Amino acid sequence: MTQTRTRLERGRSALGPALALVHTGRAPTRAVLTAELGVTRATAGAVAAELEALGLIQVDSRPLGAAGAQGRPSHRLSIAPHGPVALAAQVHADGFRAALVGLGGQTVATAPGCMTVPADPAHVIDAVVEAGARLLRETGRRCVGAGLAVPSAVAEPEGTALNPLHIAWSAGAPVRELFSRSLAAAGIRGDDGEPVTGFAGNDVNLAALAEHRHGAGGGAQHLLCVATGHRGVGGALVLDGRLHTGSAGLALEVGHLTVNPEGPPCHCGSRGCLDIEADPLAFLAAAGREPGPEVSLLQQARDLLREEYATAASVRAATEQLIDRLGLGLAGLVNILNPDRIILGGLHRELLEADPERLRAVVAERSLWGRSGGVPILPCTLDHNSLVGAAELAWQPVLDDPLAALGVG
Amino acid sequence: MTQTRTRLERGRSALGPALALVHTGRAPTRAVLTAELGVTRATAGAVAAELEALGLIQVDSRPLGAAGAQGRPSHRLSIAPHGPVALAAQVHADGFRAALVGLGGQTVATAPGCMTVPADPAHVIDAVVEAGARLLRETGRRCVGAGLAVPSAVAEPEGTALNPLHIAWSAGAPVRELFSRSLAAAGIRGDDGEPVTGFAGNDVNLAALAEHRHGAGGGAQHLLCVATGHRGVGGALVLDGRLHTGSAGLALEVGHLTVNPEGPPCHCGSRGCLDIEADPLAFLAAAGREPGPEVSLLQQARDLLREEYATAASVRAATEQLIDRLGLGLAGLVNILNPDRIILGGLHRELLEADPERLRAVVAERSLWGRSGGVPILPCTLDHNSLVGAAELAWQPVLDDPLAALGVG
DNA sequence: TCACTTTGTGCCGACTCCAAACAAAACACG
DNA sequence: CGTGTTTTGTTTGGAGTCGGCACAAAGTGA
Repeated sequence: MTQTRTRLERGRSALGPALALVHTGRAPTRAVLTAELGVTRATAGAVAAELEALGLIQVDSRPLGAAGAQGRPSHRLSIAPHGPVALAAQVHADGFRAALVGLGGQTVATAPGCMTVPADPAHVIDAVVEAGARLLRETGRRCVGAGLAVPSAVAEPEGTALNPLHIAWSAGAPVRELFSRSLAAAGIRGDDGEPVTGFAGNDVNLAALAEHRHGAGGGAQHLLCVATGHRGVGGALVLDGRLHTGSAGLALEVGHLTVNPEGPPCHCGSRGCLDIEADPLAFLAAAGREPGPEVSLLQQARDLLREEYATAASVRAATEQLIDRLGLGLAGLVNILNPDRIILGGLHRELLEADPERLRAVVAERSLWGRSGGVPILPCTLDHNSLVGAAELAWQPVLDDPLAALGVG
Repeated sequence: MTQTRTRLERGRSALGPALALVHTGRAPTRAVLTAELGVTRATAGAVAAELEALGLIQVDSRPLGAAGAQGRPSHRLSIAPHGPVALAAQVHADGFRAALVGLGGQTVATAPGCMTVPADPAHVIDAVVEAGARLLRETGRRCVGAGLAVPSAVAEPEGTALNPLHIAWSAGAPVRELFSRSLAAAGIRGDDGEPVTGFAGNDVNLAALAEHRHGAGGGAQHLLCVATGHRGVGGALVLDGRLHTGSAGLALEVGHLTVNPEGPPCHCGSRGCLDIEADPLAFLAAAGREPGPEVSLLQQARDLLREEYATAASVRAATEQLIDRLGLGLAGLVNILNPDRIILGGLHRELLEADPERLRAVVAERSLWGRSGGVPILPCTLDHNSLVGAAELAWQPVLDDPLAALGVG
């Protein structure tokens, strides 16, 4: 028997960690890369040169603006301008979107968002992949992989959408398989000529991942993200740079935390769940408004909050009520997860911005032992963070082991 | 400037992973070690030889019972019989305990458990360290480190006891520092002549760690442990073999999950918290019994459950009520953490054994999307698992990098 | 006793990365 | 405008880990 092994696990050399540092903007120069990796200058130099040879990054020996510091200026590291991209796709309650996202979370090209309401998953996925394929043809970029964000928990390892409650799919739709098949059918191939791998994940999870790497979550070790899009509330946790999806992809289903024991019954059997107490529909109802059919619930709630918070007492009261409910839910999560940062998306972001002190006070009051109540709560900062997060899924193999993922060596 | 670095981080070579495999009983022979490590036989051989030279394991070329399988029998790997030990200490509501624990979670020696109620932390810790020091003198074993289990959340990185509610300590007691100082004063030193490092952790956390490595949690990737000792409910989560203590050591404070919206008010400000709905006192109260002062609450509840469950309707009703409350709490945790196994300790273990089906049914019913509700729920299996877990803390540096921890190379 | 299977061991080479010495590119100061 | 200082990049050598391979060893089964 030949004893061929993969040289332990450790994703060959420091190439992966180095690329991750450049990817997340934590290594602007080679000197910083050296320090962050904890290796010698010689090693960092070799690693940077290899990443440049792979077409992933660019090493500029001539910095533009003089740094002003003493000593020889360090070589500047940046994302290669015409390097490969990941195909990012998102399906949401109001339609779908596609984009090409390069390293560093840079959106290279975006397809005009389609606003048809999705019906059959296979149909929608084919359409969004087709939009992505068009972008690839137009830009002529190489593709390293593809990621899809869906408004549902995605079961691992099957890749099925378990609770696509807010789009018209049936539970258990095999979204990853549909996605992969669609990618192959569209002829989207990697450098090796094989169809690219397709990944799928929950939209809030992917938003959290994107914010951790390129947005408001940067540097957090234990990042909690809570967001509400159209209906219901989603959560996500990033631990040490990796998404915690639980053993079957079902973690952070935070919608059924009890935040109002006297509240209305929820379909889950309990009452006063976060899902029905702190989503856009709850906000409109608390403000005494009837939701209209013209634009999305999120948009209606957002407009109401922005335009009438300062003037209408009912809107202000509704805002405070939702903040209190959300705060209770966050406090419960803080007691269980003890994150060092919380970021909020969707309508929750607007609620935070409307009255940051109130929300922080509620969380601090209901968190145990004060200290953990002082966790920073910040708004999400990226546009289309789910889309960027979908691309992160596709980039992950490259970040783990660039040589293997790009089919070299 | 000299560029001395520590050869990246990766805890030099496969020594650590190999020791961890033997430690957790997953590598009974060198052939299995080879397969589990994913290295060649040559490498596994070298690694096993080095661990033997370090005095940690034993490699037997002559297996006792013939395996009956074909081919050359593999060398048997076992824990070195007279190898070093960790000093394990525990303080709980009824007193304290000390023991010496070797690799593999084997308790080598135990001090007779003292039953005085602890008052001043420094006093108690000095006493338990003295008991451990006596064991070390009597057995003549080398000591690799020391761990202390306390019935309180332990804040990281300070090592202070944040909520020692059920022993008479004041909040914020610097237990790790007291422990380390006591160890130094007792003259407990490692091979290098320096005083051994002292670690401290929450007792339920440490119990979970011990069960994961040597008990009912073996092989679980995402292990949730919930237990009640005397008052209140504790939780712990082991992710990929590592304790998840959150960013400040405050994770899994599960006692204030709402499990009975109409329940009595809790000191935390909410009502119907798990802490006051599913601990031994709640059980006694639900059964209509007055707690007596003679033995611990846990013991009283345990005795009542064991002796009268079959005969007294009130005890059966109380059991069912607590199971339902506990089940609700577990279901909430399952939705947030999505573990692949749950283990229960203390009175919760007895509740599980009284009516396993009822508990599993409640959890499954209240867990979302069925699948995650099917998570196995098992009783803890180790005696004194907090004590063994405390030893795990002390062993961890050795498991991470045997050479560095033992001061070789 | 002779295949056959599985495991242990020795040797070589590939690969990664540290260490040290030297070269290069900026600034500060005279 | 040179010279020293500081910081960084580069080259070379070597240590250490581990895969690949060939062969030896220790069992089973005929």
